[in-house]
Amino acid sequence: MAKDRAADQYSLNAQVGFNLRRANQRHVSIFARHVDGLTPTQFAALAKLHELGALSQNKLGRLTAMDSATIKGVVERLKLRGLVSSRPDPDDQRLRLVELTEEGQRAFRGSVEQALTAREETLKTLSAQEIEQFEAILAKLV
Amino acid sequence: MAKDRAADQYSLNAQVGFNLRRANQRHVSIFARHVDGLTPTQFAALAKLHELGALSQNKLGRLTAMDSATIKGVVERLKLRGLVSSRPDPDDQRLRLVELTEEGQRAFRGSVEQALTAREETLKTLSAQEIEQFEAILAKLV
DNA sequence: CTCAGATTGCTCGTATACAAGCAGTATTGT
DNA sequence: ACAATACTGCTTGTATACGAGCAATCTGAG
Repeated sequence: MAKDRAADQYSLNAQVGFNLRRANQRHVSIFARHVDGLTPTQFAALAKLHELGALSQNKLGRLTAMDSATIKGVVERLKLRGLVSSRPDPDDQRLRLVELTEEGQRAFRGSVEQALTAREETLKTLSAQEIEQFEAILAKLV
Repeated sequence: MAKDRAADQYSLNAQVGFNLRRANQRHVSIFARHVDGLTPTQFAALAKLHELGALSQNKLGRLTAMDSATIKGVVERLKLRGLVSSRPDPDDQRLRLVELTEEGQRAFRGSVEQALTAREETLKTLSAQEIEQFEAILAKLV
């Protein structure tokens, strides 16, 4: 049966999906070692708020690729630590605008360099050309 | 201050780590649409057991890139559904050997084709050459 | 033989991640 | 003005994912 042949030849370690997951795991782990106190998602939220200013919670989630349940937890934890604050939008009663606090600004600025170092360590086994290819391919995939 | 310049120029969407996370999210979502009833990690566990036969739980975890807390939950759920079984290792009382049941064999064989379809959809925006590059780069990264 | 060190599987705590579904609010077409 | 639609933030349930630390077991050095 053809299905059995496909099954018997299947090699997990050659699968793109499996290696994509492992590459991501590795990067998250490297990020945690270099950036103290911020997970990649928390850092992403701070980065977007730094870039664009006050945003509604759901919009922040969309811009950082988190659904509403996920971004809620992330914002909650950042608020607990005083890195972001939120207030009602005067023009739309459904929205709560989330923005960086002074301390959140400082935390982000102090972490950017560490995040860039984490990026370098993640990519250190690749040549400059491979890094370029990788970035281009990832941009096509997302 | 140089730090502020780095912070102000930081663009989240150009970051490898961010796009790696998004690419993985996208693949997981495509996988879920095509492979019914199995998550990528559950499928990975079945694939390794199909490839290598009975394995201890921790060893299965290492081979599928899951730590002991994670693989425990995955094996538990697969056992609940009758896809794997476990028994004590006669030679080492610390170990519990995990292996595919008949039903687990069938589930894996029935899913391989779907998993390959998911892979194709994930990569469909790439040329053959880019897929080759991508696989080679991922192999270097993990 | 024995004990120090390693390994196994476990628990707990924390943090993503998504599906599904909720009530409240806003917008749009008629 | 109003009904249909869409969007906001929320909850619940399920599934990874990792660090830390535990008792039981095994192994190897002396």
